[in-house]
Amino acid sequence: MRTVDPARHRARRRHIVNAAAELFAAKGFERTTTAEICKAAGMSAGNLFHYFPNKRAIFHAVFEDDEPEGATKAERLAAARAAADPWAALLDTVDLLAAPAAEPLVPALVMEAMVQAYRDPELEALLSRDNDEERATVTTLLRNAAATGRIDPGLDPDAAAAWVMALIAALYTSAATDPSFRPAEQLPTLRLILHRFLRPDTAPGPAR
Amino acid sequence: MRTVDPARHRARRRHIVNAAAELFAAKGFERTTTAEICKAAGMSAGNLFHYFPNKRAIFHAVFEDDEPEGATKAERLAAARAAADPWAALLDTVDLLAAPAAEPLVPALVMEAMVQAYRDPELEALLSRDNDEERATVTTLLRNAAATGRIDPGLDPDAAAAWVMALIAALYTSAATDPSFRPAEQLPTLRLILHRFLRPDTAPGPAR
DNA sequence: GTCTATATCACGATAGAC
DNA sequence: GTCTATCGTGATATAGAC
Repeated sequence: MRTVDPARHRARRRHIVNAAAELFAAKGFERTTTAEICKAAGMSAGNLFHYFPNKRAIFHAVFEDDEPEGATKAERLAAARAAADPWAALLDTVDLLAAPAAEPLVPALVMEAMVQAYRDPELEALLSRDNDEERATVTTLLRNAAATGRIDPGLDPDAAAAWVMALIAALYTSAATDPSFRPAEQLPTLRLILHRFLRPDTAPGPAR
Repeated sequence: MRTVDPARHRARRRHIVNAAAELFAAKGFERTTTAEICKAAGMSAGNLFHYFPNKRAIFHAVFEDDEPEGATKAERLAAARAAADPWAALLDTVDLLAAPAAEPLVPALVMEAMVQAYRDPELEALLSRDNDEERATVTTLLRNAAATGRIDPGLDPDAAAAWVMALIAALYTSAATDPSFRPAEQLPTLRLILHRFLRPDTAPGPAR
């Protein structure tokens, strides 16, 4: 009896997911039809549904299948949490989290995922898992940096971390809604905002 | 012959729009059916389509019908542009643009509008019209404030305005995606970030 | 093939205009 | 008081997705 080749199976799934991701980014989840995905992936509906039970599962896979090889994001976050210089690690982490915003399809897909997560608890859990780890890492780094006097000790680490995450998210939403907004070019400004927001006043100036 | 009562017609449209807005916020545009809107508005399909040609027109109306009476947003923006103190006017404008984020349905509706605008040029034009005026106002205020030395002259007004708008937008996206995020409570932090980002260094501190 | 959603249609009731 | 456009209903043709 013929057995399934796991590697081939995974490659086939990725092929479908890549084709679908382009459509989801351009047209959104609901307006993308399974027929279009089949056509883009070059296969029949019967074959497509052999790899995924339904359309939603394909959409979920867009956000889970990423980066299985090489240094995973989770590992890099863990390394950042253990870094000797928390401020430098924070900047590295921001770069890490901001980098995908420069990829062509990602901002639109992220926007679509955010609205879909609203009514899809399974997707919500999937995204929260990632997001919670990211925010926890930022919170840890802020707390460590505050302990060494590298950021404003008056800031609440949890609240500040939420805003750091919001600023990174703004990179994605701006890229998705404003065609003239180039995330890669805006990264220095993002760093400047974070720097001025988080760093303690080095010398209090005159009033006003 | 019987004539149409414009006031009654407008009130009826608003009734439909209010019922539909709740559904659009909770379920999104595509997953909200016209039958549900009919039920929520307490009328038949035939009647509903007397007031709107199609479902999309109802969605558009959610974002145009607002605030016909009283001091309109456009007037308040124009007043801000002409204000004597551009920095104070900027803070007022930020409050004005951020305020709706505290209303229960608005963040979800804004998110939905952003993704729909992607493939609906008419909605895109509608939202851009508002957004362009807002950003232009912020740009003007930044330029005026820079001329009077109230903000960092090293910042490009256009780029800085884009980030001010992005920070305000972050209030909406955070509220929509994170249930623990309360826009009203986060407004002081938003002001703090803007303050530190935009204000000129009053006294350069030691390196590092 | 089955199912679901949109939008239309035919028709009834009503409320001014004259 | 009659007439006619408006307001409103419910059933269904039509299209399209899974």
